[in-house]
Amino acid sequence: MKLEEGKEKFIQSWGVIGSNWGINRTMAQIHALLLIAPESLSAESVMEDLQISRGNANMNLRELIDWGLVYKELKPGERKEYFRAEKDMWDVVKKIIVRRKKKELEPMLKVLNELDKIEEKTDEAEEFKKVLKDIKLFSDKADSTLDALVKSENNWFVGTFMKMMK
Amino acid sequence: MKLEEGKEKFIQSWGVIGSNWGINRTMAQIHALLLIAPESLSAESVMEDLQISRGNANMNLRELIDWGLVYKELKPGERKEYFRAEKDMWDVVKKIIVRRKKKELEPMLKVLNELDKIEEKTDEAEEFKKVLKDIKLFSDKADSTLDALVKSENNWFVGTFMKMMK
DNA sequence: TTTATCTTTCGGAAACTTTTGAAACTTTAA
DNA sequence: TTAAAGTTTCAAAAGTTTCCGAAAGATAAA
Repeated sequence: MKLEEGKEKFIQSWGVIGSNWGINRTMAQIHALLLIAPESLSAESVMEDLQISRGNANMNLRELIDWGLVYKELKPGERKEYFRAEKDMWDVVKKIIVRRKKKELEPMLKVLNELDKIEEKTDEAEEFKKVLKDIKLFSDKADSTLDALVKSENNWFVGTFMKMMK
Repeated sequence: MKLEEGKEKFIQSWGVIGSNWGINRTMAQIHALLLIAPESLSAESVMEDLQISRGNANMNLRELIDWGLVYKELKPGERKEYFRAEKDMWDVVKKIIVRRKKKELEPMLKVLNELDKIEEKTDEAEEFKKVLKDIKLFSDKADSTLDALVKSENNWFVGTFMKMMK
């Protein structure tokens, strides 16, 4: 496979994978494009490379910056803004985990905590509370595990694996 | 808070949370409804309780069965089919992990493996390959971690946590 | 200032997803 | 058989998300 072909494929696939992740396709494609770009790119180049509109490019670049996956960069003597992707994969992974946790786990914990306020003591109520408690058990554990993961060092997660592949 | 109110809220919230998880709202609501139902329910009751159409109920019940989160049940002497949710939360969590892994992780591994076939040896190609290798590192680790999790016992995951809350 | 260059916003179009409701199909038992 | 009871399918409607492109808003040099 040729390099250009590979890059093309990577960008397209990243878009598809992203949408399986609940991330919009364009955002994932821009991220892929910047990840493998040797230099930082202008909004203009992103638009051209991916054949998307100015508005779309702008919105998704901002979103990527908001996630902390992309940085704005200014070149001396130029008005134009350039964009560069964070290349430290451990950092990228952590930032994605933080986002997904916020979106997927935290609302759940919030609801479960509110539902703890049921006073009734009937069998049916106890049954219901048991379901809630079980769910809470796993959510809390997932929550703290992810927190630990995000705080930990790269090596703790990847472990010996890293050495094998480096 | 009253029991009925709590149940109502749980079902509604589960729907919202589900859609943050990329699971369709009705499917999540049916799951919630069955999780807290004292008895198994007919398609009819599900339709009435959630105010949804026959087609919608049927499709999403089938999907839940496909995920392994809900079982069909026949009552002796009755034609109607009844539906019951899997209540073992560890089992539920495992089944969801298996699904999400299939959808979110495996397509990624597939693409990365295909992209390994780039022969070029230029600096740019090496740069690209490094990005791929880094991503692969984390994906493989996540993949094997999730596999281990799914194979493991409840207690391994929840650990001492369990005892504290029981 | 004014002009040129670049960025952001926003209404509506297009694409995609979910839901409905009616019709077709299947099963059971009289 | 046939009719009653139940289940599944599917095309169209409703709802949601994403994207475009034009216009408005910034900012910096002339």
